[in-house]
Amino acid sequence: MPVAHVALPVPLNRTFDYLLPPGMQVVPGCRVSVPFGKREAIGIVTGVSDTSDFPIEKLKPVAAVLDNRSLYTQDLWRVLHWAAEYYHFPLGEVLLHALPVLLRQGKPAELTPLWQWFATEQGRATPLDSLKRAPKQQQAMAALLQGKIYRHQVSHLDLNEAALQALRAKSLADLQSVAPLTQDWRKDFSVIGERLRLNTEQATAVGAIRSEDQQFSAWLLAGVTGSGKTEVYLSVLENILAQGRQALVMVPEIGLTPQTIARFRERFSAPVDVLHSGLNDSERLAVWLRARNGEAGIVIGTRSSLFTPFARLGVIIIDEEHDSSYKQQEGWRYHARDLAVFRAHAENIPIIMGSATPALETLHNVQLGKYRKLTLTKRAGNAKPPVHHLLDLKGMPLKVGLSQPLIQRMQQHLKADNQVMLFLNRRGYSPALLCHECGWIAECQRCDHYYTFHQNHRQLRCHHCDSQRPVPHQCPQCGSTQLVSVGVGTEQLENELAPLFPDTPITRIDRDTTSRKGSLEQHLAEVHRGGARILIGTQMLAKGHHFPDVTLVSLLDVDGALFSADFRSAERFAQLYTQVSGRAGRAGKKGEVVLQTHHPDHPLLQVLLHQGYEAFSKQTLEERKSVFLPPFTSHVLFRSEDHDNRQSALFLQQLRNLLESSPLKDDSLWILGPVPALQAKRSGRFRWQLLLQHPSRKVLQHLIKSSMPLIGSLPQAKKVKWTLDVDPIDN
DNA sequence: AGCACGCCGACT
DNA sequence: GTCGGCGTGCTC
Repeated sequence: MPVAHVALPVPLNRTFDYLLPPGMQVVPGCRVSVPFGKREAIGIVTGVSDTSDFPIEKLKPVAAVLDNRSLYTQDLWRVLHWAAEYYHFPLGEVLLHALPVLLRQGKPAELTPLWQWFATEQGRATPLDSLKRAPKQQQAMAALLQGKIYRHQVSHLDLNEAALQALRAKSLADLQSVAPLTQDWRKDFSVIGERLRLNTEQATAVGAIRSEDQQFSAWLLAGVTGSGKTEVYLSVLENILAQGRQALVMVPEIGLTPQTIARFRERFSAPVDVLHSGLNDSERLAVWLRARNGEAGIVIGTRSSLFTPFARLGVIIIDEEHDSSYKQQEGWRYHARDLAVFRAHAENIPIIMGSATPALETLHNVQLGKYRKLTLTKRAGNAKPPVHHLLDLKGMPLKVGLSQPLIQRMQQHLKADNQVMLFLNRRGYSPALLCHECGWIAECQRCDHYYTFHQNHRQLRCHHCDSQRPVPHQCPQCGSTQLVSVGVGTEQLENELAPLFPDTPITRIDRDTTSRKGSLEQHLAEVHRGGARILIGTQMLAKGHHFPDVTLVSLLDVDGALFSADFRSAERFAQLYTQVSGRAGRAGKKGEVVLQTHHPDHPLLQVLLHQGYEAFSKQTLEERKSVFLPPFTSHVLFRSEDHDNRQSALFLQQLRNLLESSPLKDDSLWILGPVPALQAKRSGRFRWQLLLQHPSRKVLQHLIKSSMPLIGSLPQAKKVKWTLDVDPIDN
């Protein structure tokens, strides 16, 4: 009897074999329901053969076949198999993760019929007056006489189901199912909105991409804020849609605003489907099906929209490609941008990555010739560049991290009825230690790495070599006792700012205050209304929103970014600075950007301010190269956590020993740690990490792949919770 | 991951 | 005497 190999959503890196009873047909990529232990599970068939490595008499039969064809397009099938290997994540979990929730649960891969209410003939013949004594029913009946009503819209129309059911009981109304409207948008595709005139740079970019839109090509569209990247996207999309092909447009979590969506919808007659957080499971499935059937022209979505199947995908666009929300930060830690490039390659279509502040990884790929760069430098309109001031903090009295000159400037801007924005870009918990008099920074002599200040232990720790030393009382350079840890949290800032600015409404926008659905929108609306005068935020406040009344922007913790143990924080700071300066004081008002620092002459800061992001990124890339950091090396980060601190660290130590004795290990492999995680203790669990670094991605991948079974059988592996992060972005 | 089995503490 | 705590082991 034939044997089906089935990938199941369990953290086990293998497939399970099942007998295929006579008459049961499966193809790779279809779902099956199978007995698994004491339960039923939904799995994906990866192949069929006549043999099994498992004793054939012990095999159980497949319970049911749920699909008669693969749920994955060929390119997705390849992407997901590659990704399971690359991220060392079980294939079954990867394959099921890529499906809409309803399909994971075993629901059929077809549109759920829509139901609508309509007035029966009897209902039409009955005068409304006869329902006088049931106002709700009368109201519902009146609405039905105007036209049919979809069931899911009943509540939106201020009607209720009970009233309609009552009408049904009286045979005045009834329900009917309707087949969803499917028409081929390709037949009468047209541009309905107004095309903007492209400038020379835009036209060049569009021309370059169009000339190669029949094959794989990877483009970095590097355009300063306001240079019209979206218009380039739209021009390219027009061409693709006119060929009858579809498009995937990916945006950061925060970029999915009604304005963005409207811009795509208004331009083309082709349907634009949006995958946003407000959709329920059946709406998500509907978009998935529409894309697969070719009914959707454009699909816009965040990270996970990458897994949408398309009948005829013609281009992938990734807006704000540097944005960290493209990296999944739990479970399967994939990077949607990197997978998208792989997918475009597998589909043999172009991919466009747009950003005003490209990721260093992306710029490196341009240098390697893997991506080609198209640049937009011209700003539309008459936006004036803001003035920037470097405020030297050395020896200055500070209140909640704010210097007196800054506070004065804030008061001036507030008095002029403008808004003020304060940024704290680093959410790290353990900042560096710095001398407030001379700017000296505690540094580990052995590693040339900044010490991380651990408040709760009153200790300095090197996150490279885990050496520790007590906090000095005096600055070794100038003898001052004014040693301060750089960086305040946004929450603390908000609390302590209030008494300094009485009667000034303050709003804080960061992950903590906007985690609830729709609360970001609420906050932003309040800012636009002018309800808040001082805005405190992290990077997310800078993205894509412009507030015409914000005339003063200040980056409070420049030093925290320049001297962080996290080597990426300077890059993030530069991106933040570039974005906020692109937005401060539009709409004719002069903008000011104030940077507070103890190191106004820091070379990276000087390059960034005077030569811009591109020069900054070039220089930073050089530095990364000289100290063997990504993108010139590859990183894999192991994390462990446990209630028992010793167990947690012990596991990673065992892991380290194991890797060091591997025959695949070579001299280029660096193993750093185990060291305590940046947030060393979270909800009672002690967290440690172990970083692997190697110049060759391939070598590192093979080393880990060959070690995975051994890691699983380490004595501590079952005791502590551990995870693995390929290409981590927060180490 | 689930789910069961299994062996030790405080309760109707 | 049982209910249930979570350690350990298995899933074709």
